[in-house]
Amino acid sequence: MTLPEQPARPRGSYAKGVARRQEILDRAIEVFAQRGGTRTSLRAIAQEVGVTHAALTHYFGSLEELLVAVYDESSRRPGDNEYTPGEVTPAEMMRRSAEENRAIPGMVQLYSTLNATAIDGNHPAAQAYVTERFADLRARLAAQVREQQASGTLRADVDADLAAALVIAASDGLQIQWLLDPEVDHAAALRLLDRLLSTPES
Amino acid sequence: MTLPEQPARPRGSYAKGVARRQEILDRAIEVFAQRGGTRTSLRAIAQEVGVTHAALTHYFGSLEELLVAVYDESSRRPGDNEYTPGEVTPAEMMRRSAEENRAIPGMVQLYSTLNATAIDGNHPAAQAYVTERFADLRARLAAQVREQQASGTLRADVDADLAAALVIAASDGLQIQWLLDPEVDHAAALRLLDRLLSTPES
DNA sequence: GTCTATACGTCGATAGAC
DNA sequence: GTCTATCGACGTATAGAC
Repeated sequence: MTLPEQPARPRGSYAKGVARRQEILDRAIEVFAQRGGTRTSLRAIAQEVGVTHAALTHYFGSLEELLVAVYDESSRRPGDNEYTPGEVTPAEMMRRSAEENRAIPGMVQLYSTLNATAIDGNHPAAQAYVTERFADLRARLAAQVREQQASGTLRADVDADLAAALVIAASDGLQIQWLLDPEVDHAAALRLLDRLLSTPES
Repeated sequence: MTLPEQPARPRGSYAKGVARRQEILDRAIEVFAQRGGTRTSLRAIAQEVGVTHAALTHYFGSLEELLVAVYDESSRRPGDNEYTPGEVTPAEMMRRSAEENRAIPGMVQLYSTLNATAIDGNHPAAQAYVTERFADLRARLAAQVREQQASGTLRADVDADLAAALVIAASDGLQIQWLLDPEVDHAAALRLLDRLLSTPES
């Protein structure tokens, strides 16, 4: 739900040009979706969006903030399946989310780029966003693990927080391997992890 | 082992300035180790190494190839524990390797940067290196999994190749989460995965 | 308030002098 | 074999047109 009061605010800004900003963001998302994460300079994006590169910095402040906005918006959009019902297993939830991202060509690259940007210091906005996203995701998955441990679906002898971090890490890492070598079966490996985490059929 | 005949060859080059190249590479490794992966422009590295940036491109061709050379050399160096004995479990092997990398400050960032570089297309040298490294690692781990399945240490009902990809992915993904939030326990999560993969104590 | 034009410093890469 | 000089492109910052 994330609070119903939230029309279309730019996140941190004091409402600059809300409508126009959204318009530009929509175009930028299309651009990122079509081309891969490759060749994404501020100027190239601006040209395809149809504005000057200075207009982008006007609305987004910097390239890293634009990347964050594009990823955030387009990851929030597709199925609105944040807060999925608790019946699916944790790895299955990551699998579905990753599958949606993989349907959009540039998305996985954008995600990896964003992670690398966040990692290397000197990019506080990206770092804050990615760090918070990981923390949220871990908390949500851990809660789900605890639920399903209580209902007997998942093994009770695993630490929920560790399992949450493990499932996220597995999904992210498998996506990278899959990008470099499509023979790596992201879905099958996550299904394996799910099976390892579930209670033995005894 | 990787063939004993290999004195110090630059990898793909036709022997430009072998000794001098190695000298520069050694210095570059120290530089990467000390500072984080941050602030690593070709010119900055050159300045600290004590040459001009043109000299670096002379020996390494491009920045991406320098990154590959630095990572390759310094990951091969520390414990020479490629091809570890088969007694340790797969996740334990990744855990040890990651621990060594984490002891060198800039190493984890360099690894992530390299992965991102390989992913985004337009960097064929990095892509080829990382792709091959993943394939090698998967093959080695999968063989190890099969061994330990035969000896009864690991569960026999998991696909060895999937398990190998899963363990590598988990280790890589956990390192990223750990970099952004040191509370994420890389070693503990890998130990959990190891336990999930091992045969039930029945 | 929106956006363009423009300039600044730095980047990776290359050509040619020495 | 290494450096100087130079290139086009990059992200960012600012001044001012509308």
